[in-house]
Parts: sequence; C-alpha cells; structure tokens
Amino acid sequence: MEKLKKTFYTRDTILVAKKLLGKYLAVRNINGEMIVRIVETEGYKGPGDKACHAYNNRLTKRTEVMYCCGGCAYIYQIYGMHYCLNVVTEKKGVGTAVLIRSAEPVKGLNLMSFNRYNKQWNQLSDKEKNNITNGPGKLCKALGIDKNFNGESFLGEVISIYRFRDENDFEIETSKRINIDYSEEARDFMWRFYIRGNPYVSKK
DNA sequence: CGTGCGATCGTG
DNA sequence: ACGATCGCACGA
Repeated sequence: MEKLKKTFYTRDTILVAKKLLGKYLAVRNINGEMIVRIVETEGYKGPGDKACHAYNNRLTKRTEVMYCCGGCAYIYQIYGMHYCLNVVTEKKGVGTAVLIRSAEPVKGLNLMSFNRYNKQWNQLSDKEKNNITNGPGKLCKALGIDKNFNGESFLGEVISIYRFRDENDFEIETSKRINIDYSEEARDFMWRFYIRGNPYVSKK
C-alpha cells in the first residue's frame, strides 16, 4: 500500500475520476481503521459544468474548499440528511472535484456495519451487506464522514487514499452522471465511471 | 428575512 | 412512485 501523492490529485478532473477507481480509501478514528475500495466516481469540472457546485466560478461558503489545491476533501450535505464525499482536484483556484459514489468494504467491517445499521457485520443480511456502501450517502454514513471532514487533506492520517498492486484488474464503464437532469447540456456529459460488474456499484 | 430546492435513501 | 428533512444559495 502506497499513499497517493499530491501530484496524483493536481491533474485533470476527469482523468483523476478514472484513476481513483480501484484505489483504497482509509478513514481512521479512535475506534480503529476502515478501508474501502473505490468502484464508482463522477467528475465535476468547474466553471463550464452546470451540474457542478462551482459552475460559473460560484464561490460561496459551501463551495470554498473546491477551489483548494487538489488533494483535500469536499463534503456537502444533501436533502437535509445525507453527506457526500468529494476529492478536490487540479490546482488552487480551480473549482473542481470528484464525487465518490460507491465502494466495496475491505477492512473495519464491524465499524462500518455499526455506523450504518447498529449491528455487527455477521448479523447483517446479504442485502444489508450489499447495500452498506453502494451509494454516496451510504458510503459517508458507513465511514462516519460528516462536515467535520470538510477541507481535510488526503495526505494526512485521518482520511487517505492508497494504491495497491492489482489496481488494473478491471474494466472501466462510462455513463452520464446520476440525478443531475436539471443541468441542461451537462446532463449528457459522460463523466461517471465505474468498475464493470462490481456488485457495489450504485443502481441505474 | 423568506423561499425553493437538492451530486439521496428507504419504503411501498 | 414518494416523502423525509434542512442547510444553503439567492432574491427582496
């Protein structure tokens, strides 16, 4: 396991969205360590992307961290009750990020299952196991990610991303992004990426 | 200050 | 198909 360096994140957003597939996301707290393998992402590419929170260089308290140098976390709350995790990309001053839509559980299964269902992993049904991290809100719930993680660097110890040896043992599928039908021409941009056949990819 | 809505999820 | 639920962006 090798932690991704700054230069991984400061590249083109769509490239980073593809490259994040198969990488390992780790979250550590007082209770221990949780690790998931990223299987689905979406790119949100700044000023020209009507689906992006930073469209037209919109700068608000919420979008502020999207303009940080690549390599930190952008967390926002949606529908009043869910959080979504993004990886900020490109150079400082550019409002771009990659949404982590789903992942497969690897380590810390009991920590994640308690966060999601208040039960031990071995008490979960097959359906609950499959649904534990297969969506952006569910992933954050499982990992205990909330607004306190906003702006946190992926180069630190609290939340980090690693590469492992077999990272190219899969095929990448491409599609339109989910639930952005309001965004006019941007709704058709093929900026969603996922690992073909992986059971933890969110439905559609 | 008032208002409308959303990069979702679970249930029916 | 629909309701939950509330912070945020924006206009007055």
